Amino acid sequence: MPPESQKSDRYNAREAEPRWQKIWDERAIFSTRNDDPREKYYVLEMFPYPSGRIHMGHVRNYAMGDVVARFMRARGFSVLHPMGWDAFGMPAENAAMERRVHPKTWTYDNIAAMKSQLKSMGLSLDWSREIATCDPAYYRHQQKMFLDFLAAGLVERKKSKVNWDPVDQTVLANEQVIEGRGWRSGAPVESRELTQWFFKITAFAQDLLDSLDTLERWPEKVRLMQKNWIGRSEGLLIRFALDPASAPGGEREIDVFTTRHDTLFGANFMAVAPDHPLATSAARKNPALAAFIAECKRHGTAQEIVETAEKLGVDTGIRAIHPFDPDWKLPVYVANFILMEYGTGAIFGCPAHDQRDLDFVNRYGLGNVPVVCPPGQDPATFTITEAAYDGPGTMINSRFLDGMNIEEAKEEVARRLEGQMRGDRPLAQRQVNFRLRDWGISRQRYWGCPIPVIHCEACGVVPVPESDLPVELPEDVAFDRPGNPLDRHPSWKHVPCPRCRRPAARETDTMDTFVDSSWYFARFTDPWTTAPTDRQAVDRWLPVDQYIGGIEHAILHLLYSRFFTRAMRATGHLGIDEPFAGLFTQGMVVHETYQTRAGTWAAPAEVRLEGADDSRRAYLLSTGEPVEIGPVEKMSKSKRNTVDPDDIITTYGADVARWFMLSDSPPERDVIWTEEGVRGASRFVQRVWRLVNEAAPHLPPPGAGFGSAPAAGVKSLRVQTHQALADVSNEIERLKFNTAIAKIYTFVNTLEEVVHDPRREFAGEPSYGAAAREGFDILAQMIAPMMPHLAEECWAALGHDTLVAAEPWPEVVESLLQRDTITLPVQVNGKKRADVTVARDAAQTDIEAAVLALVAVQRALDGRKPKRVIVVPQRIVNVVA
RNA sequence: GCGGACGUGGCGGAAUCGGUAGACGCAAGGGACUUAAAAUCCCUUGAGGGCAACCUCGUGCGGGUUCGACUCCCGCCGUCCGCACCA
Repeated sequence: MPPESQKSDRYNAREAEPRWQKIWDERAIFSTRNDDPREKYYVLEMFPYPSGRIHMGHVRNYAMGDVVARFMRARGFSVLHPMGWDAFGMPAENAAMERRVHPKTWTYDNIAAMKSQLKSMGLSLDWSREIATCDPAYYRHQQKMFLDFLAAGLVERKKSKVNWDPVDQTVLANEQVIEGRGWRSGAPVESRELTQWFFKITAFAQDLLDSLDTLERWPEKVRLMQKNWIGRSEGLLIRFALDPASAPGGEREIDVFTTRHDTLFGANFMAVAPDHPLATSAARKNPALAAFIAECKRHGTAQEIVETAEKLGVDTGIRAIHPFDPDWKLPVYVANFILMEYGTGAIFGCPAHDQRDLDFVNRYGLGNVPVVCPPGQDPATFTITEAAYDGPGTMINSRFLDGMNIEEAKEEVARRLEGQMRGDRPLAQRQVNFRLRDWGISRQRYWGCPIPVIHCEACGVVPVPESDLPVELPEDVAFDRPGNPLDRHPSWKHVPCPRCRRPAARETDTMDTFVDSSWYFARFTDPWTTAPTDRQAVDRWLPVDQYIGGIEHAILHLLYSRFFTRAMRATGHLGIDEPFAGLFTQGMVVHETYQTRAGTWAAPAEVRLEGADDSRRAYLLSTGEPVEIGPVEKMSKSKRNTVDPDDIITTYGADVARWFMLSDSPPERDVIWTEEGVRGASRFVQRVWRLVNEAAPHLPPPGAGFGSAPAAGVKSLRVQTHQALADVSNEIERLKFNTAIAKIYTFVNTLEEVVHDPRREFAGEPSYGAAAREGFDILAQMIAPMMPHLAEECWAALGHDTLVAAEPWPEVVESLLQRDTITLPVQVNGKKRADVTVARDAAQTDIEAAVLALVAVQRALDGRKPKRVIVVPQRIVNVVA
């Protein structure tokens, strides 16, 4: 019977996918042993927050990770590919308040739902290592490490100005304030003075900065963002003496940090932050100043205010003395643009070379003196009015510095002041300042990891003894009022002091949830061990070889994890420097938006599309009302432009969803989810399935030889097969999934030509059949990382009784890729005019002769004599006339 | 304001090192099969010219380096992202 009439059924993903998932599960082929002697490879995707359902962003993230995991497993590595849940956090408490469901119940229900969704994706995960950060079996170890960090001096309790989120009723870290608003609530944050627990991330500021250079497999962008966030600046700490007659509280001096000590002779005022001790002191006898300070504090740090606020200040009456001239007095202001958090909270103002200072003096008429003259400017006439000059130049109006460049002047000022003592300290010392602040981790929330300390009136802060760990969250809590339920629980916090046994109180703050995610990658290496980590396991698996997640964690999570790794190393919990050797930040999943005339948003599933290109129109399915097709934006609940992964998997199958996600855009860029694209992926699945079924009955059994006298066309087919294999392997290795898929498409086109070849050589000629068999086997193996279910189905249809998921990656036969002849493009004056086919090792002179003999070349030369012939071996020939 | 990335057909994009621009897919148009539709298969598809062989132009804009530039350099324009009173 001719193959055409063998009507093969359509591939039924809904039936096939669960079947293969069950088989993988039963044979436990994705569970990883710590004592596997093979070389390790640890691939990790950022674990999800159990919000309720997975979204397309998850599908994209985990599809990419699974390609890497399956590929590396086939390449013979012992692959660790675990999954867990970032399970503490605010939404659970919000659900508790809104729906009267316990955060724990809500969280575990969500985990169950999302786990089943992830399972339907057919990911090659080792579920035996699953962890949830809200499980006491996890957070007890976090409490242990907190105590270890505390003992090592890496944790500190201090009173500090903090970011207070009035909606979430909790403190936020600097990293969690985006444009002056809380990262979750979006509410403008307020400034509050509170006693808080801090991780001393600044202790590692220099190392965190320096080590960025070692992270060669991180995106340059992320490294740069972290570098800017850490914000190292080198400068000078200068002690300005105060005029004793003017200082209200008997203060002697004021410390100033500057990076522009070269401009010291351009100074004409000093300024301190509103919350600087000198400001507080001066305000005691100065009601106007006190009022100004109160006004500054009321405004806080909200972004809009900062951007539009004028530079305001009030003279304290205090006078500072210039370090190089005892007769030079500088007025000291309290100014709203000085931050207590940076440097010493005090500056000397040099208006000519700092825009903020210039704005300030222009408002108060203090004038300015330029001290750096730009190249080519006449020092006698150079003046500053509206724009400060911060470029290079020559020192002027600066006594002994005149004529130097900026660097020389800085050095001279530093040298002179360092050498001069007042009391037992020099007048200045070189200093490095960081923008990075310590990480405040106290949260006034219930659903987080309890901070394991006890407050005793007599003994102070007492760590919970290790034998009492974990400090577990009480379950009988109520969410009927705002605030922290732990704080008002009738009994939980009342415990005896571990030291003196008198009544004491537990700390009721919990840890920032970013603490939970700062070490989960280490826990995965041995989630069963009774210590936070097992040293053999972390030594074996860490660092993570390939970490994949969203760019939104470029600073927060990725910086915290780097800190945690250092703190864990300092306390002996692991021995590595950096947690993630390779980082890949994937793009978002975006979709066009649909808006009704009434201004409400319509979901893609509610919309019918008509027409193409410019004439595309959209209508509501329910009423037929036209809706406007809006811009392509990140899938979000608010714009309702989301597509539910469950719907896609039910309609098309997990393989189609995975394939489309990987095929349509470079992985680091946003991918636009389109119905056409998904259908294209679906069409490809059916096409492969049809082709395999058409060919399979005519193929020799697996492992058939090519014989001693292969038929015509065998070599050509094998060359294409192995070229495709080499290309796809290379592209997957570089995480270029979209081009890997393009190469697979090309190869499927080749196989289709073979099967549809009217001469049917592959069916009648054993050696050609063997080449076709090789091609189809390799095709099934190449699609397996992206479409694992279809690959198994094809593998079985091709007569194999093994699992493709457990097969080694096929070897490229390099000798096939060595061509005897090569075809070179031929240019005349840089324009392509012809091709020339020559022996691979042809001599340069022979190539030149062959090229010049070409008709197309002769015509292009049009009688001119070639001046030069450039032959780039294996690449191109260019005739210059 | 500071820092960074990116601009290629109708669309997503390809082009490891400076060497054939537009791979592969989507969309569109034409055709075959069908009573019809779906599915499938074949052809066309950067722009312009030519019956054709072919020719000219073409990677945001303007210059430059080079035998040769999407790629490197200089100057613009545009889009996106990060940081932002950091002394």
